Amino acid sequence: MKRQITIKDIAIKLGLSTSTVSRALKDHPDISPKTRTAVKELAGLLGYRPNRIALNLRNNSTRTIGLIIPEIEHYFFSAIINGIEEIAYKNDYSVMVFQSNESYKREVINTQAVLTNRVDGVLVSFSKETSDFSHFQKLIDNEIPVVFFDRTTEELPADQVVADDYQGAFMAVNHLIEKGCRRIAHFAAPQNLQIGKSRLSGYHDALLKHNIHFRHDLVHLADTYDSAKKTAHDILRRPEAPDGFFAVNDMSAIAIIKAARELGKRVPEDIKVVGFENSKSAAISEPELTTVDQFGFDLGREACLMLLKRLKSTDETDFKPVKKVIKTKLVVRSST
Amino acid sequence: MKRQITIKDIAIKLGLSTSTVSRALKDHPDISPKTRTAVKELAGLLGYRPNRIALNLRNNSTRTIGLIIPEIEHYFFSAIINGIEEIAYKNDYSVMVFQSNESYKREVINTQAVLTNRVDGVLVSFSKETSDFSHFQKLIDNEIPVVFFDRTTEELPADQVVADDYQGAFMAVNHLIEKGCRRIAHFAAPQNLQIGKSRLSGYHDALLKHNIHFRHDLVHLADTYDSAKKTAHDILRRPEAPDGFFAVNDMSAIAIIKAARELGKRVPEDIKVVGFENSKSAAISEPELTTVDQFGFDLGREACLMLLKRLKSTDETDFKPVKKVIKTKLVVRSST
DNA sequence: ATGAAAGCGCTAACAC
DNA sequence: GTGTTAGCGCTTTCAT
Repeated sequence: MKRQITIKDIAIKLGLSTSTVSRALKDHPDISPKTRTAVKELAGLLGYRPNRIALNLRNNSTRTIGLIIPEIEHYFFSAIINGIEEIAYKNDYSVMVFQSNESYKREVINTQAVLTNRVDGVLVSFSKETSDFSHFQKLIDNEIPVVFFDRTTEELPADQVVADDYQGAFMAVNHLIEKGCRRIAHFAAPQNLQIGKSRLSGYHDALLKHNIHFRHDLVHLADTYDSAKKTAHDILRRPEAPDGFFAVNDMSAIAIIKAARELGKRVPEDIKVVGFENSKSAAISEPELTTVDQFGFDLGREACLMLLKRLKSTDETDFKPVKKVIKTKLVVRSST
Repeated sequence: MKRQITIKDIAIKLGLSTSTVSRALKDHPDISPKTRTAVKELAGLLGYRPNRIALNLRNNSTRTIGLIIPEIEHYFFSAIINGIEEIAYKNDYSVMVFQSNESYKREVINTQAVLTNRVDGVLVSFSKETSDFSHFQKLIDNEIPVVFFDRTTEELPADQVVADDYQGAFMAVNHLIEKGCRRIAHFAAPQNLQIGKSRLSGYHDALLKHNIHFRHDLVHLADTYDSAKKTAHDILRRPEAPDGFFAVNDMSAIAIIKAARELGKRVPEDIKVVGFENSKSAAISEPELTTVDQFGFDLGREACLMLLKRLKSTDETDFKPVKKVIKTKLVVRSST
């Protein structure tokens, strides 16, 4: 990078001291209008831009947010990043992105990276592998505000923002039942994730409400396209195959539809399918997928807003973690 | 953030000077093994981590890459970010993400933001609106290495990495012709984008090769789902409707399939469709979409590698911009 | 083998 | 109204 114009350059050219220039630049009341305009004019002319790094060092703040996320390529997460970036942009913060790639080990390294980069705060959705949270505890120990989103834990004293997973799952399964399904399978996320538990629990309670017996053999761990496709193939061939499916995300749901089609079953006539996410793929699948909208963009916005709030409030006395729940919404399309 | 352990803390506790501690920490040969171990031990014990910000100021480098991108939510771009982050991670760089949201104005602000943040280099794919490049020229004037990817320009002296758009388009259209199509429509990207031009040109030349007359009325600007759906509806109702479509991206292609279905036309029997991107949606659409794989992940990797190369080479004398082309590949599925 | 001092760019308490 | 000075954390000449 080219040598940048500094406050000192301006000071010398104007025969002033650096402090005067500094003050003039930030409209300090003590400075005479004359010098102020002179300084600002020259600064503009020379294309002066304050050196953020120097400011960072001085203020011990970087106006940067660290984001640790499992996979950027997943639609839901990219929608969240979009929301985060939107809020950060409006508040003049920058966002540093770190992917864990669903690896616990890499996630630990990511937490070190955000520490090294001295970000002001961190937004986290942890990996599927993560069940030990000490690396995040270390961030908190360093008094770096952390906000968890989507994949969160109650084990740490940190803010969190989640979709209303339980309610979403309940609505989804309730909808299937009202559409006539009685043997409803659930393709679940790992149970170490709170979202996995909550959605299972919503599924369970919706069955209960309608006096449908909960059967363990109808619940399967299958939260990717490939695993869901395989599992769907297996259980759709059983004599008493399910007539309804509630999948933990859209890709799993679409995999079920694909499997059904390959086995000559019609959707929604023979089986009905509901997803969770409301991704772009849901809208273009055939038939179009009924799904629970998770409002990833809003979730990202909200998470970022909560973090910024923490960054503003300096009083770290009696910290009370806040949990924000984003309402979900059932989007009914033609797969049910 | 909590007060961090500094080199000074260690120095005081050990009765040494900061310079000695600094040297010990980086295995300077002058330092006696005794003090070296003592320093390192205490550093480990206290959880010392070098203050990157101080280093940044001193070295005038941040080990950070700025990324300016139209839309994170678009699958192709998220795949690219994935590739970029991968390479950055391996080389101990961090990535700051800025979205232009396809807005020229915001993109200009983004370039100011990367300047302010003193990133070491910048990766750019510019917005659809952008036709003036002076904001990027300003980066180059500041001797900040810039690598353009996907949406690039020849107007600036900068490296670029692009997919082989011409070849991909040519293959796609050639494939349609070999499958029997004769009236092939092209849903194009804006022509201020090089990719728009190249893909149109590949389309044109494939027709030429087979002695099919190029007709302007078969080329439409339609690079989003909604615009493509609308346009497809219009032209599929014409008396001499096209029998083949080459769309500039997958979402447009899928919109065409949807429109055809709504009009009672069968794909691929009545019309055939090829997209460009090979997104996840392409694999799950019905029928599954034939498309040109753009290898976004590799493109991102390559762009980042090129940038890192520039960051290493200090000799800025006789700078020769390099253009790297990523081969594309036709992925044949059931929409053709 | 170790220490003192300067400096990266900026700000703010303290002079005058 | 403006200048002097110290300091943010670190490295690196230059001494000793």
